[in-house]
Amino acid sequence: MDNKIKRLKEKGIVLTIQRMAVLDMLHNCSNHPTVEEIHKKLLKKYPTLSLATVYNTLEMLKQAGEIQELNIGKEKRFESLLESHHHFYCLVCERIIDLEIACPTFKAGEIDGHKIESMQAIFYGTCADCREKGKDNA
Amino acid sequence: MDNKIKRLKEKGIVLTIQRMAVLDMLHNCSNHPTVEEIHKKLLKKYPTLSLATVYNTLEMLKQAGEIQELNIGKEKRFESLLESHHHFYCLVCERIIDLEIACPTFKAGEIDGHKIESMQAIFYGTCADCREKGKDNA
DNA sequence: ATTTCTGGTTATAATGTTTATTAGGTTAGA
DNA sequence: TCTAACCTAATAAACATTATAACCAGAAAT
Repeated sequence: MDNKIKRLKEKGIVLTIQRMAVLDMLHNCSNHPTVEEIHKKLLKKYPTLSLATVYNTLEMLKQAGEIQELNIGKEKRFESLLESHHHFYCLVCERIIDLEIACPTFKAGEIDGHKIESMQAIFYGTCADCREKGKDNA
Repeated sequence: MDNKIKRLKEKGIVLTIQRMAVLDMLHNCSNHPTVEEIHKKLLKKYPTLSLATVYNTLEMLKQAGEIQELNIGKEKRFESLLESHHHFYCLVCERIIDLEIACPTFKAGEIDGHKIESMQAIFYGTCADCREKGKDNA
């Protein structure tokens, strides 16, 4: 927890209350909230927090490598970056589920001469819960 | 080429000039154009083509499984669906490069009980050209 | 051939997300 | 304390996308 702060300070990033709030919220969050959801939730504790600040902070934390941005639906979603993992998007219930799988191409660090720095894989289909309930998409 | 038409007709989709134009354009297109780019290019040949029609047509073709939507930058991008492949996004020159790799998880068709219908993997990094030119992002 | 109906296209308005701007406030260092 | 740099808040603006309504074309039926 404090190594996050240390890392950011080393990058010359000023740690304001607003930034810490966003970072903490994402860290204690198991789902993948949109910007609007993050803002709405933090407003309860910090009623003056501006939406623009949330956007700025998320962009900065992303640049600093502390959080990850997901391009799944129309709205961008964010999550704290723990370790490399991927996502399953259920076409039925629209949930996003974390997947603990490894990609051999990513591990190689390179493909066709292109240097890989990060990757993001999204699987689409019907999640186990929806299959059980017979809501199969087929 | 005519099997595309046949497939769409079998799905009960009316093949208008506008829809054919979008489909043909994507088929003869090696890059991954945005909606705006598709519209602008087709306007040269069909000056009255509406942007809304392009949106509608792309959505329909996507539903019909004839084209694929990419969520890479801010704007959605589209490409004709040839075979399953993935993408490399160069953080330096912002190009999108097709990758001919296979994902073992996708091949399995299932992960953690979730049924996989499609997937999309995006690798981020520095492409071979930019590495050669010394524009490495590091 | 004319009418009617269905569905597509166009043009435009509306929505919603994201970015830019500006003014004011806060922090860190001299 | 003073200053400079930076952050925040509020608002406006830009941009992509969707919804709406009027118009039009082609097919089916009379």
